[in-house]
Formats: sequence, structure tokens, C-alpha cells
Amino acid sequence: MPDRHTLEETERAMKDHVGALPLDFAAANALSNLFRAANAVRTELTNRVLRQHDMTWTGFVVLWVVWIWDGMETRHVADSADISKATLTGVVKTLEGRGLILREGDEHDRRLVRLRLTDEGVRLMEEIYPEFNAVESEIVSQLSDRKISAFTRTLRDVVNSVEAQQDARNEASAEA
Amino acid sequence: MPDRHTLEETERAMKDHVGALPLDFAAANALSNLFRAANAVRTELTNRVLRQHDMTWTGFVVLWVVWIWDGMETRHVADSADISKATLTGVVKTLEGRGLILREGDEHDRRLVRLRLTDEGVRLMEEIYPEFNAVESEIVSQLSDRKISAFTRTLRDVVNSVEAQQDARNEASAEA
DNA sequence: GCGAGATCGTTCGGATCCGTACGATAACCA
DNA sequence: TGGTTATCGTACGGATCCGAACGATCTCGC
Repeated sequence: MPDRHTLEETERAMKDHVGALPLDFAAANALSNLFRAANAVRTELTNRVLRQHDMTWTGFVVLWVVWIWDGMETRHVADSADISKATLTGVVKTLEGRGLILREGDEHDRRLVRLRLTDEGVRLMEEIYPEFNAVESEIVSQLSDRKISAFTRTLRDVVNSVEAQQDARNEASAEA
Repeated sequence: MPDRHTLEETERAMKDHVGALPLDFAAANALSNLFRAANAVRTELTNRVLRQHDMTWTGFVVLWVVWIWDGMETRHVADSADISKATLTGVVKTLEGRGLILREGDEHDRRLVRLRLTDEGVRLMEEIYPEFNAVESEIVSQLSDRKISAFTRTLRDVVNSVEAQQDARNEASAEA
């Protein structure tokens, strides 16, 4: 993850520390860059778009999900936003306090809570999202359409690979 | 970011909400998958490797950086670990309390604090990192070497693109 | 020498973030 | 129909996470 050293220096330093053990440097390097890219993009979008609207990354993602899927149940919102149910509770509390989102009970199943945007929340998303997407577009603008497609496919492959391993473990533990 | 809907459904729902505005769906989709992949990999590595050693993601990354670059100054560790200096202060406090890391003043510049691993910290990294890297390797094992290389290059392009835009803004504001 | 300015790590306040435990509710089944 | 089981969202404790402000220290120009 170091920024100040070349990849070669890092590999050499790693070998000095790990010793004779065989390591997969290509995998480590790829995933290291995965995190670095995700952090860089997230910080860039936060600083250039979200900050001037006094909005956090997670708050925006939750708002976006509820904007697109109005009335969605909280656990599905948490899934879509890639955060835990516990985290969502706190984030919704913040957004609710700012008058951007509403919690709404389900009449058929009283365990459920559905989320909706207020008019102010809708207005805000109609203002922010085009700005957000414009910066997204700018970030990948130097990549050809072909590269963006390949990039997206590989990212999806990685997600599927992880989920497949999780499923395999779940089945194995279900047998026991 | 939704998990439960197809890309087509999401695009249609977005168009319904954003209206006639032109959006870059390819960019949105690529970056959405970037975050999803990073989260999935991070969660997988945390659950399969770090959790049994009672180690958080950030704690591990900091430990790894200091392991490789012994005696590094805190601000560079923060840079390498992709966290703020303020966050690092808290994380180091946690690791220090567990006897894994040491804070050490610089004799020539008394503002500086250098970080080192304790013997226990070194022992722990020698134990954890091979496990960590093995799972990293497994995650990308279905990708060909060629695809991993292309993937890594594109990730680096994205990082460079964001940093180039940041630099351009810094120069612009320096002129004013 | 010696102040003005830059840079260091830390503190502070507030917002995530998560695993776990919990109470409420629903679904299942004998 | 009554009891077990599953599932829902939430409260809680503890660890990040960051921007801004701050004291300490160094640097540079005069």
C-alpha cells in the first residue's frame, strides 16, 4: 500500500520480511490497487460533490438507493448500500433529522420499516446526482469504452469469486 | 448499488428519476462495481483471516506498513495506509495497547514520531500475512495472469486520473 | 539571533461502522 | 391453538474515520 516506494522496493522489502515463503505478489498488488482506487474515487467524489451539500458518502449512497427504490425495506437498503443493518439505523437517524428521509411502517408485517424520501430529499438528489455522475464520468474519461467494459467485467468477476467462496463455506457449515 | 435488481432495472429506474438529463451509465456502473468489489474483498479478508486474530482491517494495514518499512514517520504511514493522520493516532493507540507497535521520537526533529513493531508485532505479522496473501491469491485465482495485469493497470489509471485532477485544481487555486 | 510562517503529531467533536444481544412480530407445525 | 423457530429493526459498546483547531517544533529570511 505504500505510496512513497516503487513496487520493486516494496517487493524486495516484503521478501526480506517474509523470507522463503512463496507469495502471490500479483494478487497482492492487484488488490492493493483495488483499495487504493476505491479510496481515491470515494475521496474525490466526497470532496468535489458531496462536501458542498454537507453530505457524507454513506448518507448519499443510502439516499440514492431510496431515491431509486422508493419504499424499500431497511434490510434491503442496507444490502444495496453495502452497510450493515446496524449502521443503516444510525445513518437513517441522521438523514431523518435533516428532513431528507422518512421511516414508514408496513401495515401487513409490523416488523418491517420502509424508507421514503421527503420532497426535500428528492429535490436534493435531483440536484446532487447529476453533479455526482458528471465527476464519475470525468474520472473514467481517459479510458476507452472497451477498457471500461473489461474493467467492469473483471470487478464483477472478483465480486462473484468472493461470493462463491462464501457460499461454499456456508454449504460446508450447513452439512455439519 | 442495488443487489437485488438487474442493471437494466436500475437504469430504467434511474432514467425515471433523473429525467431527460444525459447520464454516463457506463461510468456509474464501473465505479459502483469498484466499490462493491473493494467492500467484498475487504469483508472476505477480514472474516477469513483477520477476525481469528482479533485484528481490524485498518489495524492490519497499519501493522503491515510498519512491518515492511520499519521506523517510518507517522504521516507517511498514514499516507501508505490511506487513512488520515488523525485516524492513525487512534489506531496506533489501540495497537500500542496490545503491545504490537512502538512510538519512538526522532532525535534530530522532535516533531516527528517513528513507528516500529515490537517482537510480538513481528511474530504476529509473520503468522498473519502468509494467510492473508493466500486468500488474496485465491480471490483472483480464476483470473488469468493477463487479466490480472490489465486489471491492475486500469486500477492504477483510475488512481492517476483522480490525482491528476487534484493536482490541476491545486495549481488553479495556487494561481488565485 | 529572531520573529513569521510552515510542518509535525495530537486532540476534539461528530458521524460512521460493525457484531452482538434484544424485544417485537410473524411463520411454522404438532 | 399453543409453542417453537425464524426474521425484523434497533440499542449498545467499542473501534474507526475525518476535518478543524491546537501546541510544539523547525525553517527561513532579515
